[in-house]
Amino acid sequence: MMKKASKVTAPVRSKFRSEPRKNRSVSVPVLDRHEVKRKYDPELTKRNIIEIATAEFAAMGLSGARVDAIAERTSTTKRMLYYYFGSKEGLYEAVIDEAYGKIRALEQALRLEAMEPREGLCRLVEFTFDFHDTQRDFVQLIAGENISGGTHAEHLKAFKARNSSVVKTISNLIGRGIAAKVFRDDVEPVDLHLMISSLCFYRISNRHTFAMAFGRDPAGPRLRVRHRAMIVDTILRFMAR
Amino acid sequence: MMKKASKVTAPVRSKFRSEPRKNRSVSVPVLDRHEVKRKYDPELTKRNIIEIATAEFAAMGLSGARVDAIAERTSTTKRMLYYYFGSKEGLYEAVIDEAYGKIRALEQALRLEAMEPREGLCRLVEFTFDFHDTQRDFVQLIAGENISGGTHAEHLKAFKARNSSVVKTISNLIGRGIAAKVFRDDVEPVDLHLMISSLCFYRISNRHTFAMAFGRDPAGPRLRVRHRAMIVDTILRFMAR
Amino acid sequence: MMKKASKVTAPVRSKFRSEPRKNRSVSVPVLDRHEVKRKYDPELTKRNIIEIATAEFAAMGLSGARVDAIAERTSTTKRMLYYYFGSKEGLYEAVIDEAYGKIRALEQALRLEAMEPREGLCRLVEFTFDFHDTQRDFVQLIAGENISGGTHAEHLKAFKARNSSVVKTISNLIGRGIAAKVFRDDVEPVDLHLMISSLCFYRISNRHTFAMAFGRDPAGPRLRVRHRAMIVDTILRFMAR
Amino acid sequence: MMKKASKVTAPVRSKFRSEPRKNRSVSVPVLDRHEVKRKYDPELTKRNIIEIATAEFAAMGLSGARVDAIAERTSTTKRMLYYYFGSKEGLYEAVIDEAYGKIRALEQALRLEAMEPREGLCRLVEFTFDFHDTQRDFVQLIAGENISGGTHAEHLKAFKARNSSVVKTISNLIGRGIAAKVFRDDVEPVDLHLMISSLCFYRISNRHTFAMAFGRDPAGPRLRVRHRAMIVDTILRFMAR
DNA sequence: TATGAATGAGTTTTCATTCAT
DNA sequence: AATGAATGAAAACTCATTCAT
Repeated sequence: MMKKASKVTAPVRSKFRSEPRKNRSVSVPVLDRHEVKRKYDPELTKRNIIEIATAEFAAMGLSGARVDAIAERTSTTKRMLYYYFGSKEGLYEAVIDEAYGKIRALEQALRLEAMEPREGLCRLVEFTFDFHDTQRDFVQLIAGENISGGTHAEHLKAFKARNSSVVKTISNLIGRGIAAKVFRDDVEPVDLHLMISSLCFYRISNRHTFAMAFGRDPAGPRLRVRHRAMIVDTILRFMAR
Repeated sequence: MMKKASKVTAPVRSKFRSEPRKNRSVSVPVLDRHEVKRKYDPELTKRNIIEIATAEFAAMGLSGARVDAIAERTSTTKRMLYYYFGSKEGLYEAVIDEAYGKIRALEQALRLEAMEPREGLCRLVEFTFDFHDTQRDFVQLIAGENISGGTHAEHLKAFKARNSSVVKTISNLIGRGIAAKVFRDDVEPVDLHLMISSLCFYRISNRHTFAMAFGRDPAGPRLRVRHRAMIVDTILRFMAR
Repeated sequence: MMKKASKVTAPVRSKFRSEPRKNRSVSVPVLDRHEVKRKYDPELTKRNIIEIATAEFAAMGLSGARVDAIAERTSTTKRMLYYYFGSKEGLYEAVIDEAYGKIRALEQALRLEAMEPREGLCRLVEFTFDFHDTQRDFVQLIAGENISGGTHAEHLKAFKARNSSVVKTISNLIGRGIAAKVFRDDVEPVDLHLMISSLCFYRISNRHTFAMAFGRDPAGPRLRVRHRAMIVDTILRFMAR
Repeated sequence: MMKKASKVTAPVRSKFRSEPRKNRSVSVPVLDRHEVKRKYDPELTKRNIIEIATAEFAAMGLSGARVDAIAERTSTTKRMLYYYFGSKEGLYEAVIDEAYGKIRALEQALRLEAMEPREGLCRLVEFTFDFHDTQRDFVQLIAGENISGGTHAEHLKAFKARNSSVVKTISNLIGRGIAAKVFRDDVEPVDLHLMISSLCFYRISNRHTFAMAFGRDPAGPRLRVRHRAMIVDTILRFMAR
């Protein structure tokens, strides 16, 4: 979340006031970054808003989230939120976009093509497991977006492009696995992805009702190791010839 | 769901009648009742409200749902909704309760204890698949409740008791399967339930973003048969010795 | 409104059911009366409603009181409340009427005309003090009625008649006191009554804010004896020549 | 009500406007302020709301008052009422707080410590009489709050501190009076305050039922002078050695 | 660029009262 | 005479968004 910040180089000038630009190297705790702090830093402000909004939307859903609540926890004001994102929905879409952006980068870095098929598949499942286990806001966000009927994700141009990469990766793994006679040949890449996602997503997304119903939090730390192994096992058994 | 008493054949007789003649032959699917429609029928009113509310809450989430919208589509007024359920949240909880009640009741009716272990497990997975595939309101409802942190399910005293039945059923299946040497012996019932649920739930709950990302609706009719078999296969392979 | 009911003699017969009239002499705790208990006893029902309503109106005021709350604590239902008293306001007026009725009877019983003037005045103050101290519902009811602008007391025909008796009593006391040269002769009876009432009423009616402001409940048991003496003293000093 | 801010000496210069000249000589009765009316003046808005609300709550009590009715007579909208006070109850508490603030502030301004004890006590009684006689909203407000059980005054943190001043003032008077051998020494300050309040409060608070019962309005202009003298007399006689 | 105040339209909830049995 | 269900009108409260400074 919150990469880039790109061109912080050009000094942002207020139209009417000439601010003595303070280049004090102040650490910005929340962002965990070391940048120059200017009086008005649009990029910083935007990132700050998105970060807070991510938490709120994840926790409350689109309709449950409160613009006031977000603004309050931000370092700016509600006005700025509208200034930058236009509306509550605009902000929400920015949040969704940001969230999907993060997983993409990480997935790419795995370099599964270089691995032996079974090992690659194993790694992919583990990564997916760990990502969902760690990025709970992401999980909740997607869950919420689906309740909204996915209408906002639709607006994001980058959305589709981003996801094709996973299918390609899986396709490559399966293809090599079939060739090596270690994988069955009747499974479609998208379906395999669906199964992996299902197993990694549900235990986080539905942890509350599940925990309540069965007295055991499936996303709690105690079960993580076992579940991780179990899910890897399930997928490998499923793909075995 | 619940389309109500339809054709009232017998004339409605008032004050002094000895017994409301039961129209036994009219099957009232959801309501499972065989009575003439009376003007004052609290049970009917309540069920009608819950039915409509289920759809609204499923589609919009707790905060997105509108009490007015529910009341409007009901055969009563908004006031009655408060009369019976106290508040929007009260109604929401009744809806959740009802939804869980339904799946567990149907599960019980499968009589899996009477089946051979593998066949029983197969049936359970198929039932779970079909239930989620059919009762999409249920899926959305649970997804939404988890976004709310499961706080409302928590209020339902019967919640835990209600759900314990599945675990018992699965436990019985596994036990017999181990004895018959057809199942592995290192899987916990709750974990098996988690996996089945994951696979059946996600393809419905996340269908929108999944369809968007991969151009293929995992909950569409075209994939249903294949996915059903695939999930059964996955679980059976997982449990095989 | 609606006191008396007089003829409770004729057995109340339900039109459709033949009740074996039970003439068991059951003691009716709340009413402190020993009457035959019939299945339907309008007088009893009415008294029960008034009793409960008195507490509610005293505690909440006219607008703050809830018809539902009253009905709930009654041994009958809301419908009966309307049956007997017509409306919330009708019930309220019945309650006010009842409350004033009580104090009248007690005052008359004092027979102050027979006492020596100073002693009589002393007794009157003590009685007034004790009455207010004991009948807090009465005090709250009057306080509330004044907030409503006294519009309901206005409707009660008995209202004015009842109160003239106090003035006569005080007039008689003062007259005899002047003749005996123990009271000053420039105080009007109504004014003396006003002062006595003020001192006895306020410590009850305003006890909450007073206690809060000064950390001392003026209506609490610890101060009662002292305040009683103090008020008697004040009035006697005031009337002394 | 609500002094403060009064005359802004240094000319406030708006960037773009030269300043609408201040009509200092225009008295704004209720607000007691002599400033230009700015579009955004939170203090003004708040005071305006409190002023209107005071009248409504006094006349109708907490539950009888209508938020809409208050908002309508305000120069703002209902929304602002919630913006500043959070809820009907919040506004009510602000009103109570304000009301108590006023009487205690005026009391302080009397500078009774500088007077001869008997004269001081006389002045205090006269002031208390006049305040209650004039500020009938205050009286009704307190009466109503007591019917509510004083629960809202309880929430006001400043409540107790605010009221302690009277007791100190009275204590000082009594102390000096005892030293000067003009007052008896067995009366507690709080009790004296209770008596003064009783006599000044009741004739206003209970004027409706009293007038109804005795055909004479104790708060009417005809009796004011006599009652004022009578109450002063009562208190002085009470405190005499 | 930034900010607290302001707003209108909508949403939930309450309440006295009446109806059907 | 008694009861629980039903109701419309009104009340309290909320929320995304815009305005004035």
